[in-house]
Amino acid sequence: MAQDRRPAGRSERRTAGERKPREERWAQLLEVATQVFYEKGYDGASLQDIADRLGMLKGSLYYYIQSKEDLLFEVISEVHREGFAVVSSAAAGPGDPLDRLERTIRAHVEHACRNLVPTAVFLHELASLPTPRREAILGSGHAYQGVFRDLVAEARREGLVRDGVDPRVAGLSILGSTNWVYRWFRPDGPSTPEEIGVQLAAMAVHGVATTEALAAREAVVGA
Amino acid sequence: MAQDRRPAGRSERRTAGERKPREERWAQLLEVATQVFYEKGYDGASLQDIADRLGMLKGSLYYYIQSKEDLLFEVISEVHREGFAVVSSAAAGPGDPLDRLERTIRAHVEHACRNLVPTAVFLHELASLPTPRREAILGSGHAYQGVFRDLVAEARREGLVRDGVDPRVAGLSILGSTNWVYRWFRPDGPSTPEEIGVQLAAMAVHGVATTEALAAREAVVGA
DNA sequence: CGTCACCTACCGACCGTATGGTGGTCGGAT
DNA sequence: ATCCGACCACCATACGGTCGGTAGGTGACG
Repeated sequence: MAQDRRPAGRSERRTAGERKPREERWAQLLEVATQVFYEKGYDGASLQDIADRLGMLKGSLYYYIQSKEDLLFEVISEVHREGFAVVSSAAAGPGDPLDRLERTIRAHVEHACRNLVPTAVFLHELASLPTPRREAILGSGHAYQGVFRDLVAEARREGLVRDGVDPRVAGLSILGSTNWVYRWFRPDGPSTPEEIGVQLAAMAVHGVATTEALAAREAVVGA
Repeated sequence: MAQDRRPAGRSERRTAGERKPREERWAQLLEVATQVFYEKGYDGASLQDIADRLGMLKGSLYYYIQSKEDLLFEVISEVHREGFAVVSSAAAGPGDPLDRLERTIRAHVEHACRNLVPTAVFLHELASLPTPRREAILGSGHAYQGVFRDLVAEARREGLVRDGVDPRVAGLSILGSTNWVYRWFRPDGPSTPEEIGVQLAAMAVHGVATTEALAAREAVVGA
């Protein structure tokens, strides 16, 4: 478990062991855990890895947590809360449903790009949580995907969306194209988060809207 | 490792041990491994799990494989080969670029829905392979995403796609919305693979095409 | 002003278990 | 007589988790 097995020099402390106040360490722990889960996956990550990066011993982690799973829960919980807040506040703002959809997608994408690592952990390791805790985070109604579906449905009721577009499938399509960014976005890549947000939002809106609704939007922009 | 620790009754063989020809067992092994990787993830799955479902002992697996990682490689390799064949043959067919894009998306979605479990393993566990083997599968050009990007780019050159649409981002958007189905499609759900394919393809085409190109398509369908 | 109790943040040794992997063996079909 | 397909016993290692310490700080009390 430790390969440098010191011969128990009782009166010698670990050099790396900085003593920090609880709150600060807790934040650091969450950050490190997120990074390690990102790099190795939940099952592949060991508490040893995490402790090492904190300059701690594995056992000391249990001063802060009850179990490894708790740690994942905490990490994912935080990411989801934040992301959901961003999306649902964007969706709740002013404008017609298509405007709001466009703005929500942009907000979602930008947020995901700027929080790549936590987002990736959320999307990738959510399945590693046992069902009850997973649903405690998502809400049993899968609130996240509901936002997009509802926006499309509302737009459809106002005649802004083509017949034959199923709001549920459309919402999932949008969620797919936007969530996928965590797989390919690179901060040093050719596109900024804003550019990507604009592109994906435009494609989504064009994807569902009627020709008339699109023409009306053009007219407003042009004015 | 085994909780029913038989007291080493030397002359008693395991009853479950069906003896099967190599090829048949190998196929079975791939199938079972895929299923187990799907349920528990690569790191979470143990060779014990897999052996149990085959009615074998863990050690006996090594008659077929060299290592656990080999098994994942084999599984993922096969899925990718098949999926890529489907997609690239659909993309190569007749028609203008938008027709081909539409057909390719439908083919991709239908194939993913009908091969949910292998597809999920491919998308979820690809990252568990070490870089060289991963690239051996994808091809260093990420051929899969290239198909969609190239179709969009070709359509753009023919003026069928709106200005301002970046083929790269558009391709990734399409790949995202279509790959995402592995997360929500259920065979007993409200939509068939065909319906979903049609929907996603329609949204993608409308998402990138010019109004004129769309009108032209309508005219053809109406004729 | 000292000292004594008490808390915090962490150490370090250890446990039980499961894992990936090895190697020798052996019955049965060809 | 051979070889295939599988058994079985067995490593070494690494993991999540537990537990009894313990140095440094804080504050109350004499």
